[in-house]
Amino acid sequence: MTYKKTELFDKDLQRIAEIAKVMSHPARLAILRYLANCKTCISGDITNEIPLSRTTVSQHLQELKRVGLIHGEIDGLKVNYCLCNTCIADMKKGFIDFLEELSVVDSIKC
Amino acid sequence: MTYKKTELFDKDLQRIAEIAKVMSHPARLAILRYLANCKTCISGDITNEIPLSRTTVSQHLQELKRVGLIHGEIDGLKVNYCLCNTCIADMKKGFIDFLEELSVVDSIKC
DNA sequence: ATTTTATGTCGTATGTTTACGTCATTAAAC
DNA sequence: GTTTAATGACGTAAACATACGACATAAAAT
Repeated sequence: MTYKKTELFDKDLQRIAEIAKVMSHPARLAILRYLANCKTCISGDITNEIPLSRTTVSQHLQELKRVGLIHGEIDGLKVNYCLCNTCIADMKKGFIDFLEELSVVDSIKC
Repeated sequence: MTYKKTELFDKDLQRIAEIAKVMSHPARLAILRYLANCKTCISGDITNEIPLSRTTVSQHLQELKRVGLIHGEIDGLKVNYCLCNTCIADMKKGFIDFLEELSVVDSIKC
């Protein structure tokens, strides 16, 4: 494959799909939930909370960071992670708008 | 691996992750959007709407059907697909509840 | 009864994700 | 200055997803 097939679709669908993909693993959802609740969100704490190896958790954290849902701030040896509230708000809006679109139009019912 | 790691997480997170996974491909989102708008939602029409092979579209349709987001009703040679409005409503609620949970709690801001 | 049409199923190649051990780096503690 | 601790980067095996051609099936049209 020389180009990605996903690029053939509308930009807005691509963006929603990208965010959905990040949310498509329970470990990442658990990390988001934990970050929403904790005060001290050090990487090590997150690892203790998630039943996967440190390496795997780190990988999930990088993925969340990549799409902007969390931020990591280095503090000496440790790294403090936290939710990016504006990114989460954007994501929420994107999802809700799409789902509204699906329900508003009066399509054939089964 | 003898068991799936995803099973180690809360049931509610597993369900949200499953739905997010289904929404993680723009072709499936495009199918949902098309079904929301069309009156006649015959499989062939959907295939014409999506820039992928008939086989691949069929595969995406099966996936949407598997999680219950769409229904297919055989009508002679053709198959009429349509959105499952109750499933979509459930999905919407699941997502919104989770995303609310992320924003409501006052976590550390970056 | 053959042919055509609409659709699904199977096999399979290629690409992506998940999971984790090992190694590297750098700060802090001693 | 060594050692310990926290983290990220690298390599890689196994599982899973994507994409599609070829074949199968069964209704409809001829």
